[in-house]
Amino acid sequence: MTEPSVREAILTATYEALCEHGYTDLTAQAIADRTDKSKSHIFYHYDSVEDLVVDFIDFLLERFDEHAEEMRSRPPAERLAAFVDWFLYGPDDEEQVAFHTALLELRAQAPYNDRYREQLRKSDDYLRKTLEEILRAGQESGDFQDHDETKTAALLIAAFDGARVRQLTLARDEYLTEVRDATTDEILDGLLADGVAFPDEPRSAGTSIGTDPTCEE
Amino acid sequence: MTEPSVREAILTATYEALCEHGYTDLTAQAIADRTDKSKSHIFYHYDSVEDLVVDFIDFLLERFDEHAEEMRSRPPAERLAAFVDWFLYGPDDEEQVAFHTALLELRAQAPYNDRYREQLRKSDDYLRKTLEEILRAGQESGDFQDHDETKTAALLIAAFDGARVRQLTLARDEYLTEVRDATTDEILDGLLADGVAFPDEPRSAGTSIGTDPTCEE
Amino acid sequence: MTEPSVREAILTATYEALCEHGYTDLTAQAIADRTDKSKSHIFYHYDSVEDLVVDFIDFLLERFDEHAEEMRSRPPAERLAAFVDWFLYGPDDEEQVAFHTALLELRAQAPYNDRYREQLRKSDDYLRKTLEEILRAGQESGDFQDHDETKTAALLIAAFDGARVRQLTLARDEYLTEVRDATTDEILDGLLADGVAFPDEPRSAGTSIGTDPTCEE
Amino acid sequence: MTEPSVREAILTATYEALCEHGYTDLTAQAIADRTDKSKSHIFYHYDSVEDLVVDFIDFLLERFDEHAEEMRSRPPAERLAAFVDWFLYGPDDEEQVAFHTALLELRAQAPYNDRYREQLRKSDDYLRKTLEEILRAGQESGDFQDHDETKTAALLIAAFDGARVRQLTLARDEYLTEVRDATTDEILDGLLADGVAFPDEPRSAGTSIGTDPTCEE
DNA sequence: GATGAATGAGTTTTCATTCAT
DNA sequence: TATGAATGAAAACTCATTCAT
Repeated sequence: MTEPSVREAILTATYEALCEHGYTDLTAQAIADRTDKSKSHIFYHYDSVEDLVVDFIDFLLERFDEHAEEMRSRPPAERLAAFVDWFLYGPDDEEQVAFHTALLELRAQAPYNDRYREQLRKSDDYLRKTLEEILRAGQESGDFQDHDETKTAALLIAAFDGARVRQLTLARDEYLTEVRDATTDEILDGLLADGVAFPDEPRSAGTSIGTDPTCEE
Repeated sequence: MTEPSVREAILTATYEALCEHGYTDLTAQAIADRTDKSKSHIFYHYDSVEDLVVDFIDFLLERFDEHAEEMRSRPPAERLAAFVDWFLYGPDDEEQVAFHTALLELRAQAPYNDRYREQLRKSDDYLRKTLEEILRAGQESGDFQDHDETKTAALLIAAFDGARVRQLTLARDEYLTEVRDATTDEILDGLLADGVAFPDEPRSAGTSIGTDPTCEE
Repeated sequence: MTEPSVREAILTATYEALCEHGYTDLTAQAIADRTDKSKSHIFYHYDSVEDLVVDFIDFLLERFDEHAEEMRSRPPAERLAAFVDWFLYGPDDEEQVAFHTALLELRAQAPYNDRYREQLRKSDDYLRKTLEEILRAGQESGDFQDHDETKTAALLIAAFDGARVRQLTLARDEYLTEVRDATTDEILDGLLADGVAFPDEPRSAGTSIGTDPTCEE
Repeated sequence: MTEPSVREAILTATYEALCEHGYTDLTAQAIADRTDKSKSHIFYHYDSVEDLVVDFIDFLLERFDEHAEEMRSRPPAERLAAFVDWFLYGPDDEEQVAFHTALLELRAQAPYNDRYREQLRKSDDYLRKTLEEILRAGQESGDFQDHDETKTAALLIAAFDGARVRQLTLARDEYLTEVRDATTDEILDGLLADGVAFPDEPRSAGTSIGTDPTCEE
């Protein structure tokens, strides 16, 4: 895998194939078809489709990382709001939905696949670390009440992920808004220090895990 | 599908095959192998594997229904505690884990499969209805504070489901306990009227969606 | 096969199944479905589907026989005209077309199946005998010119059959009219004695091989 | 399908499989068995067996075309005689018989299969065009009497095809000779201008539709 | 580097036929 | 007589992977 551009071409094609076919119907051919190279080309660069998928998750993480970095300088309340927005993305973004749908299939394979699981754990580590850091920063700055940021992070992530999973699998978009509202009322509002408020406007999420790595097209 | 015993034999074998192979590797052969009948037998009773899986979800719902019925007479706080226990079952029950793992794969197919989605929606309807009814009963009896039970139900279910999904896909059992604890602190405790408490001992879950339908074996 | 009514029910269902599915997709189930009995019922009365088909051809011959008998008393020119009409039936009769299409498939199996071939030969014997008899009767009555009726019969039957086969397989109805016209000009007109003419109006064909045995419905 | 030699190998194997098994029992396996390649190889080059058969008919047409081209320079009477000989080939050529038997099964599927029908129509167009051209050439050269060549062509083709169909399906070779004789007496002789005669010796047919494309073996 | 060709191991599904009741 | 249940044998097609060039 000398050329990064080759890797990117394959992984971008993988992203597209995942969006269009889902993980279950992800085939080497489907990936190659979204490339100007042949199917063999894929096996020249990766020993197996599994290898490719493992690398694909890394690719996703790199993207997420870049995005998270950009947010670091913002005030905690804004970062938290952005985090929520990003996770409970609007269900109108078809590509986003298609991709997360495929990603859910992939995640559902992790229990059977050590390497996928390992990758997803890296992603989980990163996600929790990011959220915990936001919560900690807010406590330190006095914007947030004191609390156990580990537990709060776990709860928020679980609730958001559960909402997304149910939205996707049941085609029930209401889970997203209900959980966002309930979370705000029951958790987030209680988290803010007196006199602090969330920014009004939800920002669009930007690049991240599950955001189209080809969004510049 | 005249004989219920035949249906049960096939669906029980389906359950076992799901636990052992997962949904992705669920084949007519794998099901038949867990039966004393041939693969053709499956197709004699079901037009396709998909049909069988759809019926399997119904089978699960019937089981869950029976279980929920039994709980109805208990006091709301106990029912709520049982609901939480059931959802955040101990990660030690290997079969339970294996089954929910397979179920997650199946759920991950629902976005591509109308019939699966429809079945899962029935399940979601039932789950939410059950939880909302518990919350409403508690408000009526004065055991719970007044609140919007629809939103609370959505939040709890999302959080629990998210915790389970992450436990399974990341092999991180801590999600279960963290979310249970955080939920208790941030949501459930605030729900109880003054002087009411949850029962101390977590009860074991009993038969339900995702509980081994063959638990008598 | 004691009851003739049982036989008739099965063979009528066979006819219908042939019209709807064709011979290649003729299954025991498809026949049973057009019956108020089960698939097993068919195997109770026939040892195999092949046996059934063999009997079905007999059934057809019986029908044809009845029809031919009725014509016997008419004048030769009229009988000949009726024969032509019957063979080159209008392509508008959908059922007729569907049935002959299936029959062609069945005939195409005869080279591989001695029993089918034997049955079809009986049919050919009967057809030729019938036509030759018409031609002989016309010669005897002076309505037709003298000629070799065996050869003429062979030519007419071949031409008519070829026209039908091509109409069916190519969906080219023109073969029917072209061959009818050409046959009339080149063969039939030359066959008539001076002063004899064919009846103007083509008669409808009536029951025969390839005519719906259920036409009374 | 880059390599013509690969295509030829597969289609030649198809021809052999058709001769040995017939169309109904033509399977991808049977074709592969007559190849030094695997069954998968077939599906690598053709998306389906149907696709392969469609291409096979094209292959036949190409062969027929080559043959017809060679005859073009001969005198009309000779070409007509060759056409008759070719169509009413001797029933002794076992392979020829086997192949036409299979071809008849395939033709019998055309009413159900648009693509087969389309291919067979191309074949019919070609056949009629060829015969009409012979008849027209004869009229122009004065070898043949004036006549409606469209109708005559339709009649001859129908009669020859009918004779062949009946020969094959009834195992009655006499249809071939009877129809040849009757055709000669009733149609062809009347077609010749005074003083013109058919060549004495029937030539063997050469390559054509229905002639063994592997005749060099 | 890149690829076209080739394949083995599966998977679903179909269906005539058998058989116990 | 009649039938529901059951099955073995086959067939089309898919796909990751290998390999010679």
